[in-house]
Amino acid sequence: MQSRSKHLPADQRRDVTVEAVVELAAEHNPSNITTAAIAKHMNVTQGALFRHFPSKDAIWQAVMEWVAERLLTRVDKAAKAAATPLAALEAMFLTHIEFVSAYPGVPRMLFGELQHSGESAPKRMARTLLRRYGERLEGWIEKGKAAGEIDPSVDTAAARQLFIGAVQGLVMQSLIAGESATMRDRVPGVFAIYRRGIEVRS
Amino acid sequence: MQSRSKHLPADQRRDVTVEAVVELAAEHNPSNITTAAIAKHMNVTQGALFRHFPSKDAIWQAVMEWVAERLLTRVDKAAKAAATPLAALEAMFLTHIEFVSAYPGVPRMLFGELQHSGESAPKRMARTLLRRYGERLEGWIEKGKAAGEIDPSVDTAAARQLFIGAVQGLVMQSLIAGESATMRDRVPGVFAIYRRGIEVRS
DNA sequence: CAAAAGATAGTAATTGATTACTATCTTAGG
DNA sequence: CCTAAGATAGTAATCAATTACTATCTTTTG
Repeated sequence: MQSRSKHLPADQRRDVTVEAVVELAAEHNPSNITTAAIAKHMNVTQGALFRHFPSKDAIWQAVMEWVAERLLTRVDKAAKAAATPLAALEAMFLTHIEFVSAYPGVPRMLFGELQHSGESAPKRMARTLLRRYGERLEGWIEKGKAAGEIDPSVDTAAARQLFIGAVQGLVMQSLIAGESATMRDRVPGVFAIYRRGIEVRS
Repeated sequence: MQSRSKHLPADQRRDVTVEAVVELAAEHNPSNITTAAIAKHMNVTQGALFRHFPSKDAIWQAVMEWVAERLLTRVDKAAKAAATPLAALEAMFLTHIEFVSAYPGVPRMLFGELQHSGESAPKRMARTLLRRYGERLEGWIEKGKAAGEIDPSVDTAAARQLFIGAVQGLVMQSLIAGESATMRDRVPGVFAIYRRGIEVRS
């Protein structure tokens, strides 16, 4: 029984910190999340954060690592369980939406990092995540063409980009509406159009 | 001849300020654009800005007004000149991409404003712009259905959202690549899939 | 029609608040 | 009992906003 213990081992404290940032990003502009706000949200003083992270940038780096690992693991698992390539794409789509529904701060952080000028570790991580995600998408699209599910005349790179854009569009809508419930309701309709756009015509 | 005059009429100075912000947003995270940076970019002192705007928020409000007016005017004009509803959608798509190509800071500002928690005048303006844009889209989609160009089974709201997402996806890609040239090259491929997704099957 | 008077626009310096980060002291817990 | 984790109390830098003052344009009037 050490549940309410104030002192945590360093690695646990780092995990808690990352979670705090993810939670805060759900409601605040990532650029405006201060170390003081992070510390307050996890019931620790601001200075304590710097016992476990050398800089604020290092915190963001850890957060981006967390996001990349979780998101890719989930969509990979979902895609693998699907029967066909097109079903894998749909599974990735649904899983991705589920993920950003559970962690509404994630797309905001991703987009926020990409917006920064210059180079930084978190920005590199965000870019790497999107590249790896795109590679998976293109893989399934090519498999779909080989399987005769996806029209071979479809531009693979364009299909990848529209897929990501479709998710983005849903996220943006929920940013405006302020609720993720409506986002999930709209998923089938959006994916139906996307599917129609790439699948072979019977 | 008063071209290099340091003193500008208030309305002209406000216009110059808005242009400065738009230009700065092309290269910097909107959240990190300071009043000092704006002032420096237009060769005035920081305090001078507050002679023409009551607050920094008021500057952003003016910027969002500028964006809304310019973008909607352009896409409306392009859509009107098109021969059919589907052609109007394509014209809007191309015009929108041209616009964000010319002003790369615009989508960053829009997204940045929407990310802010709470209510603010600039955020309301961003939301209004997106609503009005969406209304136009849905109008053309419905017209397309009536004209027999667009499949009546297509979910209009979903089609609107995917349209905006398609633009978003292209913009995000250019944020990663850091150049807008590649974005324009990818436009035809992306719109082709979208078009396929909504048009009636022959 | 020019010079005084007033209005408008901009400067330079400063404010209090907030930021990331740090130095030093305290305490929990194996 | 000693060391890792946290508290306390700072720092220097940066931010939006304001101040007192100056420069420049515009209008009025003798």
